[in-house]
Amino acid sequence: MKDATIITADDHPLLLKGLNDFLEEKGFNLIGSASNGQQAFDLIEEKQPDIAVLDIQMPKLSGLDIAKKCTREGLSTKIILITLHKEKALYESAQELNLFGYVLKEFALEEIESCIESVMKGVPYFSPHIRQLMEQDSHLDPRLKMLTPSERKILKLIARDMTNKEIASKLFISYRTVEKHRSNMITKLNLEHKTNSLLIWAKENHEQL
Amino acid sequence: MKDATIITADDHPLLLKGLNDFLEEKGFNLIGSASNGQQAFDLIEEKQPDIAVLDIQMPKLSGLDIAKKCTREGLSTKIILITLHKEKALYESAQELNLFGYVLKEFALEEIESCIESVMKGVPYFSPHIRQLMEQDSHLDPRLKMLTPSERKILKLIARDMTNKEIASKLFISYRTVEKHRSNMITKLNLEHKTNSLLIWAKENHEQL
DNA sequence: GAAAATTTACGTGTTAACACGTATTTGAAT
DNA sequence: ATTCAAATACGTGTTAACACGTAAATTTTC
Repeated sequence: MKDATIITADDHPLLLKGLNDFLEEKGFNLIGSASNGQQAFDLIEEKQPDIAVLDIQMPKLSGLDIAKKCTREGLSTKIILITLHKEKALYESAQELNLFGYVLKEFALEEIESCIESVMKGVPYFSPHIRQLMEQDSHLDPRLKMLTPSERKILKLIARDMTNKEIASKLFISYRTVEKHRSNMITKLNLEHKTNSLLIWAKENHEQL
Repeated sequence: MKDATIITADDHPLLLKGLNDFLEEKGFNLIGSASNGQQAFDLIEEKQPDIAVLDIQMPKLSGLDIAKKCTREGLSTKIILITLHKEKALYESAQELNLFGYVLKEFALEEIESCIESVMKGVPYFSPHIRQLMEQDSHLDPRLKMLTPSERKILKLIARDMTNKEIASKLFISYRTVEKHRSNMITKLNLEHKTNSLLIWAKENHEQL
C-alpha cells in the first residue's frame, strides 16, 4: 500500500527535512524533493509521482500555481498542500483543481500521515480542524455576516484606499449612497464613533473580506 | 565541544522534527523539546540548558517573551530565535535581551549549524543575510529616514488608531502641533494629497515603524 | 403577488484630517 | 557665541468622513 510514489517541496529547509524524515521513517516511497516551486513542478513532470506534498508559499511558483499547471497539463499527480494559513479560497477551489488534501503546518504528524494514506486510496482528505474552521467560519468576524453584499463590496474598496467619491464613480452610484452604506456598516459592526473607524477596521481586517 | 545542552521549541511539528533530527544527526546534545512557549519556558527553568532554539511565533508565550522572562529571572540560557519574518525590532533588542542568534526559517541547514556552533563559543551570530537586510535597511522605505524622531513617534501612534487630539494629550502637546507634524510627514513621504493618506500609509507600513 | 430586505439617494449638520503660511522656543553642533 | 534643525503652536480655509432622518426603487423571498 505504501508503494505510491511521493515527492515533496518546501522552501524552508528545516520543514522539508522534517517532512522527508518523517515520510521515510513511516516507510513511504519518497522519490524526490524540491526546495522551490519551479523545481517542484519540473520534478512532477519528470517523475510523475502519485502524490506531491507542496508548501503553498514558495518562491517563483506557489503550491497553488503548481496545482493549476498540473490540471492544465493533464498530470494525474494528486496534490496535498501544506500551509501556515487557513485560507478559505483554497478550500473552495479544491474541487476544481486536483487538490486532494490541505494540511496546516501546526497539525500533528499523525494527521499528515492520515492525510497521505487517505489520498493514496484516492479519498480527498481535509482535516476536521479545517472543515470546522471553514464551515463554521469561526475564524471570521461574525459581524461580517451582518453586512449585505453591497456593503461588503464597498468595504473591500475602502480597504483599497478608495474615497467615497472614487467608490461612487467606480460603482456608478451617488457618493451619498456610499456614505450611507458606510454609516450603516459602522452601526452594524458596532465600531467606535470616530471619524476613521471604518477605514481602520477595513485595513485591519482586509484579510477576511 | 558539542556537549553544550540544547533545548528546542516550535509549535509546528514538522519543523520541530526537522530541527531535532538535524541536531541529533549533527551530534548536538539535545536534551529536550517543547511544542509551545509555556512548555518551552518550563523546560528552560527545569533543565537550564546552555542554548535554547525557539520559534518566535508560538501560542501563549512567544520566543521573545521567553527571552524577556529569562533575562528577568537571571537565567543564563543563550537564546537563538527562528522566525519567518525579518523584523528589525528583534535585531535591535538583541543586545538588551540574551538573544544570541536570529535565524530565518528559509535559511539553509548549514547556517543553522554555524549559528549554534558560534553561540556555543559565546559569540552571537546574526546571519550575514540578516545583517545586510537590517543594516542596509534595504527592505525599509528610505523615506522613513527623512522623518524626525518626533514625527516617527507620532506616526506610530497614528498607526495605533489614535486621533490628533488623542496623540496631543498623550504627548502633552497641542493638537495643532500634531497636525503640523502630520502635514509635514505627508510632504516628506510624498504621499497623495488625500485626506487619509497618512493613516493609510501608517497602517500599511506599521511593520517597519 | 404581497411582504421583507436591499439598494439607491438626499438634506443637514458635525468633526477630523489635511494645506499653507507664519512664528517662537529649544537643543545640539561648530 | 552663533547657527541650524527640530519641536512647538496658531490662523485660516478646504475636504472627507461620519450621524441621523427620510424615502423611493428594486430585488428577494415566501
